[in-house]
Amino acid sequence: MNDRETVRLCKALADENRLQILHLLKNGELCACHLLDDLHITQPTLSHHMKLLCDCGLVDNRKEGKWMHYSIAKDAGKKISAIITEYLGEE
Amino acid sequence: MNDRETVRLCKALADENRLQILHLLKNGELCACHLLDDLHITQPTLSHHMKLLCDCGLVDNRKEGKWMHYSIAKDAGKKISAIITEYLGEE
DNA sequence: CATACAAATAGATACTTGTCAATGTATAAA
DNA sequence: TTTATACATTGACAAGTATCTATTTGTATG
Repeated sequence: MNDRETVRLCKALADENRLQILHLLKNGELCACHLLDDLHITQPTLSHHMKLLCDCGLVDNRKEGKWMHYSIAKDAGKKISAIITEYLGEE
Repeated sequence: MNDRETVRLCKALADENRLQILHLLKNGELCACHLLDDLHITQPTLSHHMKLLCDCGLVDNRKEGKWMHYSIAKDAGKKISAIITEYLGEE
């Protein structure tokens, strides 16, 4: 992962609503409308956030009929661990 | 670390210059003027970036005479690991 | 004290981003 | 096919941020 991709990933994490979205997804897949119920934002804003989270590789999506299901990407943790190794040194 | 602090930490990581600064500090303490040599930014801009990195707890500073020395905080890696645990779940 | 050097602060500006209302697109059901 | 539902896209705007120049503050030295 180069600097630019790392920046994109960190920017994706740098928002309270997106952190809350990740926290909600932590226990498993959820559809957009369910996420929307738990957040105080409008549907277009959620759509915007989900795009950022998916684009940086933190979240996977799966379309099923009208519903869009989101889940934390399997290697999301590894991506962040790599940042520690690359920019902070091993602990 | 609450959401707001996490956001601040991630914002600090979400900039190419600051990533490069961390990379430079990875091998040990450096003074501001040395960092400045390796970056294509002005002194006030570096000062701004260092303030952000210190405020979020990723970087420590130590003043010695006229010089300001910076180093990666001992628990910087732990702070980021905690984000993985909190928002992405254990791997 | 006067000068030089290192870093911080102030103020300005261009750019980015989070948000919403309005609209578009896709899918399912009646 | 018409209607309803779920989500994406567009366009606009306010707030935030990265950067610079100019200035100020702090510290050492002649």
